[in-house]
Amino acid sequence: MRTSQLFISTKKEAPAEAELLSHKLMLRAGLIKRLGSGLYTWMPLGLRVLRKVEAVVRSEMNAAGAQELLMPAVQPKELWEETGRWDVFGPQMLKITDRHERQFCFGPTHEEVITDIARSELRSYKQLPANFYQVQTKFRDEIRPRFGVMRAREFMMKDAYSFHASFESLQQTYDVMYGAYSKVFTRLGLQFRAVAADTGAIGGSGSHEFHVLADAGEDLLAYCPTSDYAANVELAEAIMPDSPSALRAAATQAMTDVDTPKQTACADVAALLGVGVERTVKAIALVTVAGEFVLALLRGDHNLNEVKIAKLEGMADFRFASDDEIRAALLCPPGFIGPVGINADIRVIADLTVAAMSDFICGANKPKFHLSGVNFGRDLPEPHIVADIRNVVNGDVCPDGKGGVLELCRGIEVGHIFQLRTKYSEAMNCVFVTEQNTQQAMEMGCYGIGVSRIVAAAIEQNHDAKGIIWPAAMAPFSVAVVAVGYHKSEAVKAAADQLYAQLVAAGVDVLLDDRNERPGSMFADMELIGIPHRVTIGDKALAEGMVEYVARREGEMKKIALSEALAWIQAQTKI
RNA sequence: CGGGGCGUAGCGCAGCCCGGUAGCGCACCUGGUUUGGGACCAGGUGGUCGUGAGUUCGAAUCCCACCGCCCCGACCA
Repeated sequence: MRTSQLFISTKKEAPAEAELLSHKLMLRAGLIKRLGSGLYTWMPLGLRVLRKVEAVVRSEMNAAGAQELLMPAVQPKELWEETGRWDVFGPQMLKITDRHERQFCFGPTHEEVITDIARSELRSYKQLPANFYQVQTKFRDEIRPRFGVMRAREFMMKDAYSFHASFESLQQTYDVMYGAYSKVFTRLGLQFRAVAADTGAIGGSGSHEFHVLADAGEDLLAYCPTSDYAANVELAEAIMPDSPSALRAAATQAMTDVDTPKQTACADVAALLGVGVERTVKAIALVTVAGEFVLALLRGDHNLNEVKIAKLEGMADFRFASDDEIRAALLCPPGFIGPVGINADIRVIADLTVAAMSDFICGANKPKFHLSGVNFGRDLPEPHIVADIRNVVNGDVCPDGKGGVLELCRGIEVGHIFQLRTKYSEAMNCVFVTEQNTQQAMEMGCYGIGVSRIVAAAIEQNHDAKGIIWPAAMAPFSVAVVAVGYHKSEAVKAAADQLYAQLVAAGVDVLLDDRNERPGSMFADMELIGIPHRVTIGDKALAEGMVEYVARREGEMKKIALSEALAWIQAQTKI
């Protein structure tokens, strides 16, 4: 394509709406345009990138034996009532009413629709396993859309669903899809990591997330550099070498009041006393769905893992207590609360680490006071529940027992695969006839890829001060031919047109910059847009039969003979 | 939904405190000079100042309400 034919809308300044680097660059390069909160138009140049990502995804899905179909974006309420998710999904689902007052949603996902298809089309074990996928627009009414297409409300997703006669078959396909996902992200040229994950609201058993590694990522990942262990911190287990009580040292100090007039945070109290923050214990006040007030105890430098604690008895859908609730239950304002001397019917949940501590420091349940030298069994009862309720931190022992130590990094979730088992098939009576002529619910798997999010994630990982640096597989164009003086020099025009024609004929995705612009503008545009390879044709070099080549990522200029330019570029762009 | 900030030309902003009929840079149009790293000169187009209702002789500016957007916390590809 020629730039004179391509709609290009590059900007020197990014709109004030953008915060994240990838978002700014996408706007500046004119890839996307915002219509409303979480709603983006893919402009021609951006759409080319999106299509490239889709192409890689489709090719690997097809290779993995999945078949493409396309389901409606709008889905009837009745289907969602069968699984009970019409209500469970809640406000995140965009609900629509038609002229007959019938209710629909704009699909946030398609388990219900595909299961409806499977139960009517797949009758016999002979038809299983089957794996269907689509690439489609989804809508989720996010609480807070942000970062452009990274967390948009309307977004492009590839979702696949597999159906099986047995769990073994599901596991086989799950492994195949795991491999296919790895190939997708490898082909896209992204640094990524697959991690064990929580199954969340979708339900089921096994699950892995695929993350593009980036500092701007919203997820924290724990991995072991010396083994293959990797998990989302939501899931990563904090283990101890022995039971907490066996590790606990004997008390050596008497419990004493400490005057802490302004110190409410553990780190401040520790600093005041001149001890490490790991000597302190913080109490977090929670309220269960049943209205029960609960105290969770964590070491001062640790953080509560909300996913882990929600899995404990009665703790599902807990919330943080309000200041008033804290005052009512403990007769003390937040900042000085602790587990000592509290009403005996307040349930105390201690993290494993806390249960192993002795002579610790905690809030005194008196304004402006903390306690030091506190010990379980002596100064307060043993906690009602001892469990792993914290996020792992750098340096924690790796839970796979191979002796490694965990490290943390950030990632952007771009893929998620689940073993759904029979949650949906049972709810929707999606059964098949077995070899023994019995009826059985199908085992199911589901596999998502955030196609539009990948574009933003790729930019987070591949950019510099000048703009985007596309990985080869998703670049809107592989090569930019910049003709300096196209409208002035017959020689330049002839050489540029010829090389362009040769590249097009050779099947190379080439963009000829034939605008009557100053070279600086053309270079800056091609760099901002992130085209991986650039050939510059200008009078000076051309007089010697040469053209100039620059790789976007390296930035070093090489002179090559015009006659060899085609072969040179073909060699560079071979994927 | 709670907390913070912002809505003035396509984009980035000033003007607002102290009311007097809207300005700068980029972009865009015309002419000319330029042409290897976002050119220069001259002229020009484009704004119901988010919306509505008030106060006032007069409102971008003051008051009230609403709407939208962004950032920080609870959702997920």
